[in-house]
Amino acid sequence: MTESHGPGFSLCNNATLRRAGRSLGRFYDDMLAPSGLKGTQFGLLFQIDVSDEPTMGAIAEALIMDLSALGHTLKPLIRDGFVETFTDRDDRRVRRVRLTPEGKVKLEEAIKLWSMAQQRFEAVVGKERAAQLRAALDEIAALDFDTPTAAPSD
Amino acid sequence: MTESHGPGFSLCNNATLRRAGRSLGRFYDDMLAPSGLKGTQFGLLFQIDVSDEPTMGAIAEALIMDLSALGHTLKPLIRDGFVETFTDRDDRRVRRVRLTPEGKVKLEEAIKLWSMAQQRFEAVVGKERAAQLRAALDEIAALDFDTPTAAPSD
DNA sequence: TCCAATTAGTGGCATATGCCACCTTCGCCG
DNA sequence: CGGCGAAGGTGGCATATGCCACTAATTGGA
Repeated sequence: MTESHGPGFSLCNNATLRRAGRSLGRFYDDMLAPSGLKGTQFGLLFQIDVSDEPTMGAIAEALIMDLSALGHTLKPLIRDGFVETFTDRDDRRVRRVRLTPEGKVKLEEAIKLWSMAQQRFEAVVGKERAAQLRAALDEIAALDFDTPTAAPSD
Repeated sequence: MTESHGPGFSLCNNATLRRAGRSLGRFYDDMLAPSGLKGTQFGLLFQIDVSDEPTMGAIAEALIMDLSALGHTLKPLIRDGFVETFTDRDDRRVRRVRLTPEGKVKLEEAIKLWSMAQQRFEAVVGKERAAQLRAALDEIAALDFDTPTAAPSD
């Protein structure tokens, strides 16, 4: 098996994960399309909704996402009026985020579509397997290789 | 526990996958950094290398990636002289891709770094589990929900 | 109290991806 | 053999993400 890299075969954990991500992402994007939201945007709105006026940093941490990337991703949602930010009362450095009323409506709408996607996915993969897979992915996401590329002497 | 969405908890298969992808992507990117390549670029060079002067479409299909996205992603690699494209002899519509000598050298270099990343990853996750996970992800990537959003009466 | 180090975000730049519109080439058919 | 629809890419536009440099606000000392 020195080679024979069949269609979409790779030993690279990262490449395999990204590949699956593109594939699944398209599916969720397609299913959410009627709402006008992308899968990532849906996920972001959801995360904001289940949190209590979270700070940018808190969201970024929860989603394991770069803070600036979060800022960028948030922009279209703010522009479209689904989300708004405001300065924290006690610490003026901090900006908190919340859904606007329209954002809540949009999220409700999207959740219906998302549920269908979930159902279809789990109908094929199996509820059990899906849960196991999510658990495995959460575990991987939580791993902390501190990338001592050179020599982490201390 | 109707809620209590702990840090990074989500029932959404897509969100969980993306989240893990960001996390793992950073790890691989960090490990590959000395080569100047990103994880995606490495994966792309690798795919091209193991194929025989593949067509754009073939690569896109193998990576389950949009053809135009592939074209965009290829640009920096072409610009940096690691990859080159050429028109197919028999079908002038088709463009094939191959690594340049510098591209091959760069890939060799990157493979060393990648191997370390793989090793570290599998040292933590386990070789077995990693393989199982890749298999599961490949399976998901291969799924074909044809997105009958409305009603696939037939 | 005032400055240094830290913390939280923002903006710029670059890559990663997708969709859609458009252009070329091919292959097929009358 | 001329035109039409299909196949294969490219370019434009928009979002997704990351890193780095920089700004603003806090916090801890001296």
